[in-house]
Amino acid sequence: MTTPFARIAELPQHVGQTVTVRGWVTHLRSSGKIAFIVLRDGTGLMQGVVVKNAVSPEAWARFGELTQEACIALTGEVKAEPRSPGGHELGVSELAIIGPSPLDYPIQPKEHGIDHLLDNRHLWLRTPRQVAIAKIRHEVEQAIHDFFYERGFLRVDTPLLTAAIGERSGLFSTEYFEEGNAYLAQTGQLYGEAAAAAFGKIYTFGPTFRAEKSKTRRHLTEFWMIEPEVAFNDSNDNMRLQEDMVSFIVERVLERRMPELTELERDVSKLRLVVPPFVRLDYTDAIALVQKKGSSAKWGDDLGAEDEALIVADYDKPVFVMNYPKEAKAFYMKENPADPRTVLCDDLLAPEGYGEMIGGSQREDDYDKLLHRIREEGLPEDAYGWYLDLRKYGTFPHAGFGLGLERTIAWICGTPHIREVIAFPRMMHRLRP
RNA sequence: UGGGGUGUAGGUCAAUUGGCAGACCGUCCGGCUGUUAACCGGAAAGUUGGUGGUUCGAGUCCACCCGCCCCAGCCA
Repeated sequence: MTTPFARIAELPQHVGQTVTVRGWVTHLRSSGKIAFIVLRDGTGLMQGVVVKNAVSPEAWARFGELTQEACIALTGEVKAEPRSPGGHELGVSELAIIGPSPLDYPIQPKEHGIDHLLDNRHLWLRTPRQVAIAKIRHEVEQAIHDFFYERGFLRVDTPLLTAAIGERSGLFSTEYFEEGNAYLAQTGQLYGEAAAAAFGKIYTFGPTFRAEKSKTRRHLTEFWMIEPEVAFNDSNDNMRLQEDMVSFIVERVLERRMPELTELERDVSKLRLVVPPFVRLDYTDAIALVQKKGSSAKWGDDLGAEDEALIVADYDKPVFVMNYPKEAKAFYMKENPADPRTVLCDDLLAPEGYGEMIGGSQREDDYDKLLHRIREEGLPEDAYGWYLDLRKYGTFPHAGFGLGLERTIAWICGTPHIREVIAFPRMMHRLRP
């Protein structure tokens, strides 16, 4: 006789029926002749109740062999039970061990140090908090795809192996046949610009790599970036797209992932405030603001983490800081006609100290000005031939931005460090598991 | 790469400031028919990150090395 299998999330539909549930033991309690097994199957938590007199001696003996994280199958009648985690429990009639687990499982339902947890990241992922974060990440990713799909954007996948182009900071290199070195992509933007001329509105969604020796709660060496690029958008349009997108993501998570936000004990009242429009601070005004608050930053400097915190403290939503000095920003940003010392760009600073969530700009579309900037930066001109071609053959105003996925998720989840919001974080001193 | 901190049982941390290395959780053994990070009784568990030094004596002080954490720079 076989019984149907059920996932824990489906148990409400099976009340009164006998089913088999498979999963991993998260907790065991025994009172001599009655025992409780908390089971996790990825869809939820459930309690199995084993009464000695109600099962075979063999099944009762198998209960004695159970350990945390053993993979088992429990068969029994489903009933609603408020005392059970998840709200439903199984009156166990049969218990089978699918995969035993030895006694040295390294993660307890207690506090652990971060080093121990990261060494055991492959097992840490099983805990409720990590599951909640993963579900919110999934929701954010899906929201981004939906946002762009609904607005007629084409998704373009750009190469991860590239010749040396992109940002100025550290590159990871690898041998590439007869071509010498290839580098892991730091951005898909330049390819995105090429695609924008072909398809109009595009976005990229993929991993990027930075060999920066950064050890802060906001940095990973491998992180995911979403980079829209839109033909005929100017810098203002660009910021409008950013605030619409960020608000869309937050709204979606609030709408569909409240249980997970609750698991994380996130104060959602702050997230509910995130609706367009966001404040737009001119860089010059931002400098004046932080100076008034005691910062030593002066015009021409990039804003430090401390300065960003001073700015964000005045607002309960993300804040744009726009039109930075040319020297502080990348070569491809368009000169600001109103003030040629600056470029048409923006950083979107997340609230609550999560730092720069987005960097965006209108791109330089003048062939000569772009070439001049490439030379000024001492960049290898021949490597940018194809990029210059975009200004040679039908140049067009366009703008885009890069959203750091992990920073966005860390902010929404309220996690102290972004290493928790990616399944297997890559950092300066962390390459495994 | 700088500045600060830290490293003791499987995990999280103590050790009266240089004088017998301990607690809780977990694990093991025993008890308990409604538990909720169960509870009660008992037990096992240590090259105190490494190397050298000072000392009658070092977890503790000194030097160097290693690992990790936090902050900064760089960026998303």
